[in-house]
Amino acid sequence: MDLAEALQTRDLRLTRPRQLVWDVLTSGDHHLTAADIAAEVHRRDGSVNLSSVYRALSLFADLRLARESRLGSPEGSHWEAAHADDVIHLVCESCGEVQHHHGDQIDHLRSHLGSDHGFEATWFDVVVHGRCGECR
Amino acid sequence: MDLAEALQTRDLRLTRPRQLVWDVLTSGDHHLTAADIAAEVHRRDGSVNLSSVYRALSLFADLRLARESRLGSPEGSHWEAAHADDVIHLVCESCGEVQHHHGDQIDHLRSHLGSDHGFEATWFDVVVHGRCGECR
DNA sequence: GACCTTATTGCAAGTGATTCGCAGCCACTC
DNA sequence: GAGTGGCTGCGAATCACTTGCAATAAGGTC
Repeated sequence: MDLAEALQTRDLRLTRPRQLVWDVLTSGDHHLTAADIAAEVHRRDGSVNLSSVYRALSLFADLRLARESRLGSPEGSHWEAAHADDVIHLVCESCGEVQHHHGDQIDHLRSHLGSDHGFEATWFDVVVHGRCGECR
Repeated sequence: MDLAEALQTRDLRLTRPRQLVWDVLTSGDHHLTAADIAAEVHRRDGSVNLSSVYRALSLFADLRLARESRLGSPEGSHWEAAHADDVIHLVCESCGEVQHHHGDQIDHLRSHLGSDHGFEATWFDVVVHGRCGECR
């Protein structure tokens, strides 16, 4: 995933705030809140404004480079670099950990919805709450 | 689903605002926003305050009588009376319609996660965005 | 490198959904 | 019907996020 390229083909500019937000998004933890991202970006460069972080995030979302998911937590939404949409988020209610689960269930679901119900799925947001193996 | 009973067994009171919110939630459309509900409640009884609507909704959510789902729309979250959790929300990006899809995929997923991955699922929030049969 | 165009930013004020504190009210019990 | 404490209405507060605007700086052109 090359940020510079993705931007340049659309006459968008690769700026410092965008680069920093992208760095934070692609390195380290998944599922950061906008505030987390802003804090980390600000730590790396104190001159970057909160608005720019929000603007970068929603730009990345438009370009399908990043993805916003509401995991049901009270504090705002969580962000992660884009990944295939056949991913299930497993949210542990005990330790708060969010796992990604890859499987073919989503594909089954997609074809089932398409062929049996005429619904053409674009993207999936599957969140399962429960207790993870560690916490049971 | 008897509201009075659910409340009384927990030493909670059946008040007019709660009754009205419940009426709106169980009659007519699904997936109302808090604002929709507040508006309808207010139409039926102008003396009911917005805060009370929010308080009733979150109480019902605690009691598992109602359910909040974030369907990805910019205006706040959507509410519906509780239903079995094996429901998939199909959100049409064209007409905005939200359909419920009942199927056994959720059950398959639950047992798959449990037996193969040690994840004990409590509840599911499955939202699929796409185009419905009408809009294709 | 200097210059130019205009996308992008920082700032500060604004928005809109939701929450909270508190004094008064009323649902339910005895 | 009196008491009590759970609830409500109200208004102010919060919180995540957005926006308007003048200043700034990418990235192309010469």
